[in-house]
Amino acid sequence: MKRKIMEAALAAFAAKGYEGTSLSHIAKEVGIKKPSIYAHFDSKSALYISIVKDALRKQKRSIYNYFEENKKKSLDNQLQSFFEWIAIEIEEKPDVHFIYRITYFPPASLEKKVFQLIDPFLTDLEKLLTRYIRQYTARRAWRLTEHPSTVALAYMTILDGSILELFFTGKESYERKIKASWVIFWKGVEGGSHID
Amino acid sequence: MKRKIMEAALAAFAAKGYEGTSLSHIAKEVGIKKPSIYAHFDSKSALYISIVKDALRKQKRSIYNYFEENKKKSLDNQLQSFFEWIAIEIEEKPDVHFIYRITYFPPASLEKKVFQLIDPFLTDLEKLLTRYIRQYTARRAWRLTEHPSTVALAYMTILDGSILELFFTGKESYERKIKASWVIFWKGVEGGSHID
DNA sequence: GTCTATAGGAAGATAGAC
DNA sequence: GTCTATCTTCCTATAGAC
Repeated sequence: MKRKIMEAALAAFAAKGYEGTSLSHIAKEVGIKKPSIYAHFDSKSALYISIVKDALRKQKRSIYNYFEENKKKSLDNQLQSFFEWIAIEIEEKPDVHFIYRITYFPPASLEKKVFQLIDPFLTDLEKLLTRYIRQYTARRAWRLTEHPSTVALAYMTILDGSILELFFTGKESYERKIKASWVIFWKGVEGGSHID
Repeated sequence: MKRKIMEAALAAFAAKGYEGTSLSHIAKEVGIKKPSIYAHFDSKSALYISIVKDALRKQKRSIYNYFEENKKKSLDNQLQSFFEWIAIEIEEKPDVHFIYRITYFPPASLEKKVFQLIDPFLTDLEKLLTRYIRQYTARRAWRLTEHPSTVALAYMTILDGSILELFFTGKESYERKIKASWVIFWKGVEGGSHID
């Protein structure tokens, strides 16, 4: 039951935000009465925070797994298919939508707590990507035009600037942005000197 | 008075969202009582929508002016200083914060109306930027590696992926992303064949 | 752990005096 | 146009029976 409440709450929080979501809506979605929620969580904010923790933990694992499972792909292939993979993830689960919302527009009343949870998550992601790029290029004695950390950050910027389109504007818009950004990004990273 | 209400409301909506903002808070900020708002606006949603229209109109003008006033700069100079200009804009006025919030996380109850207002705004911005890049390169018989529309869209993606950091994570984070993205973006756009 | 009942407050909105 | 007073509805949260 606790899990069902958390799943319904996450979906609602992702779509309508913290203040836009009522406990009675969540209860109705799950098929229980509102006060029953208090048997599992002390308050609305406690429910929210525990969902934040859970979503970040799960998403971190999910991304780590993706990179592990696809590490035999070429770098450009890997980075490009990640764009597709994350789009499908978003279609299937509201988790990423939720994470982006709390990253940029967290509930004002819980801003600090949320930030303390997100900050290490984002740092870890950046490190993961940097490490991946560094190991990949080192293995092949391949020099990119910029340091792996710069490449990782630029890649994440494109991802952030595109993913957000998925939530409101739609998938066509996302793919247009990815396509335009990628071709320029990759030229800038390769610098016309690929020797693979 | 109407203007003062709209200004206070925009600041509150930008920081706390539609559902997170109450009319009594806005009234207190302005120094009037809650029912007085209804002498100027029919409802909370009507107030919100008129702010959306106003903010988009003003921001469009503001960006057009910026490009007009700086059109003598070189392309890379112009695009780079826009990053700085918009960061200062955001420090001084909540308008851009507000626009990004409604673009990606509009109030669920007003989603469609808001979309109808934002969509032409974003389309216009893209056209403005595309036109600017096309005219600039044509004047100097300079060929970029990609079409102006592709360059414009990739640039906007970097902007979107970075600006959002300003709201929650902070300015250092914004500048880090801009810096990493720009160096790769510009290499990808120039393709090492600048003849200016 | 789930329910009914209810407290206690704040929200959006209206009526009507000035 | 602004106010006080008030309506109605919804919210988070608690008490207490089963």
